[in-house]
Amino acid sequence: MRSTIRDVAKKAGVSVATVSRALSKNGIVAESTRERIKQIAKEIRYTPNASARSLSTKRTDTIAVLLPDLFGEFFSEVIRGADQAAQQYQYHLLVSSSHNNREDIELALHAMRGRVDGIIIMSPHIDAHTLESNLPKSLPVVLLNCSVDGEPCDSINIDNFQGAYQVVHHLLTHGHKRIAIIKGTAKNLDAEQRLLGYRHALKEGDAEISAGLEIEGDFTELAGQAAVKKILHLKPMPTAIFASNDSTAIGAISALRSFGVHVPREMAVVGFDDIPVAQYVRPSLTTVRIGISELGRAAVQTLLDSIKQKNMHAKRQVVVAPTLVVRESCGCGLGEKPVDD
Amino acid sequence: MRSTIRDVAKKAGVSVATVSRALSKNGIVAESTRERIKQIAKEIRYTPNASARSLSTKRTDTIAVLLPDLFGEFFSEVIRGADQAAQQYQYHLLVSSSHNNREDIELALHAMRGRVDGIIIMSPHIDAHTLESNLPKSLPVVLLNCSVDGEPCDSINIDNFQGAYQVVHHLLTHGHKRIAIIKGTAKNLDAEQRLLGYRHALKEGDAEISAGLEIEGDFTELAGQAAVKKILHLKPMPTAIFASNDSTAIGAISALRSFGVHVPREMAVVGFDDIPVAQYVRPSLTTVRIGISELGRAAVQTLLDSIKQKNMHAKRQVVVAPTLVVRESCGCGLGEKPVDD
DNA sequence: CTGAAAGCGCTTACAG
DNA sequence: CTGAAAGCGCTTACAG
Repeated sequence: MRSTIRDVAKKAGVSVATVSRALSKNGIVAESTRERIKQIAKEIRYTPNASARSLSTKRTDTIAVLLPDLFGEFFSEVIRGADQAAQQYQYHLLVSSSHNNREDIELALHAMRGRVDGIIIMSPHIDAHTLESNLPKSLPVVLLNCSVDGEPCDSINIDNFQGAYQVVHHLLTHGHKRIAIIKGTAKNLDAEQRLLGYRHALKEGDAEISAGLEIEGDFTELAGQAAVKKILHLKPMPTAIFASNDSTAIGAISALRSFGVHVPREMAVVGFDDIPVAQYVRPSLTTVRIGISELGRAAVQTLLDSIKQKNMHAKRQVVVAPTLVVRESCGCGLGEKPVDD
Repeated sequence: MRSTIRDVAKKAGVSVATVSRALSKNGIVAESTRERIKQIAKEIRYTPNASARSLSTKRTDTIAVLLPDLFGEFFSEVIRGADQAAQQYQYHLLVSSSHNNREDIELALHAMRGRVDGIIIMSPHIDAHTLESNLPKSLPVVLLNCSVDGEPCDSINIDNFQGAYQVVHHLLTHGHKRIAIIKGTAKNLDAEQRLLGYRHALKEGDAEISAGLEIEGDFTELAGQAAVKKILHLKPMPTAIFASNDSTAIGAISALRSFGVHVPREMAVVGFDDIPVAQYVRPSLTTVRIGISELGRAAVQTLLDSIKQKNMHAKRQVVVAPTLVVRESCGCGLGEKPVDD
């Protein structure tokens, strides 16, 4: 049997109210009784029952992170940042992933109701209606990298357009004229914005824009590999590939090398995200850094802020500017020296 | 205001007890009233308060996963597997990481008490005493990849010794005589067992065993890079490196190529874990596959079983046999053809 | 099949 | 500074 507040009270010869006060940060108790009660609590290994406390206080000290997926380093970096911040503020983190369609996300939202003080949502399949009809209006929500019309919400978004523009512009300034893109998941907001950024850069640089250069993908290594097979059949062949994220770039490079195409000499490849491993693959990836773990951390901080203000604050939409990271895979010679082996 | 069971009862003209029964799977209610109550619950968007329910039932439907770290793909794969299994059985997953010393893990264990129905622990810093003194005896625990003396516990371990032996043996049979190891984190159980497996293979193969060939590391890419600098100064130079995990191997390969050393022609490199990206880096990694997400999934299943049996069952120690995966980085020619670019 | 009531273990006004 | 008591929102024997 776990011991309860009653046991502590009995042993200390005080009321449960006093024990409760002694054990809470800002309860008013005589210092001497507090010490005694703490001592006894330790002796009999008392831990307050979280459910009972939550029922009383209407707080759970827990926040949820809803992810579409858990593949690759991207989402683990998000969790890592979120976990750090949560721990710092003494909150717990409920993680739930694999919500790749509307139904799944609705179920997940539903399951979270009453379990958490707030939710961080990262899902391409969220919309205002889903949100509104599955969550109480009072529950703080932070949208990470997904946009919702209507009712304003706290949100943090990456400037995908700008990031894509930058990295493609970089390729253009280094002489590439024919640049293919391996797109992200269809209908995914990030994917669409990156595509637009790519097109914008091409347009500005007077380079070719054509459907033939825009290859399907889904943000995975496998998609990168598959796309390369198509790209190698294009005539004339592009000299560079913008992969919509680093995983795709890694898959693309893997396939290019299998086909004996040297990267970056015969084909430049750039990615997006700057996942940790991007600097360690060879050639190291030229990519767009978004500081993934900081994103997770910022989401938690925004959420906790919102919780503190009981969700009555003015909602904030933050857009994070990504930065270009030049390494070897673009072949511009500004990054680390590519190894010619 | 969120609606409560009272609101539903009032609107349906029944008692809260009946509502409770109607909304629970196996409560005995007339089918007609159940339908009506369900309908009303939906209308007024009633969700049971999880805390209240937990307080009553003494179940939280939540399990915790404690991780030492969240870097790299290893831990995210563990979470992915665990999350899948948890969702399947309608459990929630509380994730907490960065417990790299005894104090942290004690705090984490403490924080979990009363919040979860069971805990999966993955930490090199756990011992019988810490466990015993921080958790009620009745709380189900599954130890993932960490061993504890004394009181038996459910545990799942990788056969690190065997895995290391296999991959090093593979190098030996392909002609390597001088094989360096980049060790894992000091005092880490996995690291130690892999070292022993490495030595055992060398001994059996009559190859050199020496402290000079055993380089410090900590399971990160950075350690792999640093170790390579030392290895390149060894005389005579080894012809192969056994990196204690894939991240280390990736870091090592990255450094080797920066120094103009061709992998695998001039230096073979093998890893451990078979993280997803291992097949996509070039050269693709020869490594030891342990099915990481399956490990997470198995841990959850074991834990749920233990919860169902109220922790009164005979504890099981499972050892998972890893398998050798031959790819390009060992240069034996059995894997995919290495690209000679 | 249904209801009244006790109880889960806390917190927090309200008195003193 | 401390205690008695109400209340948080459920579930579940116990009666009927």
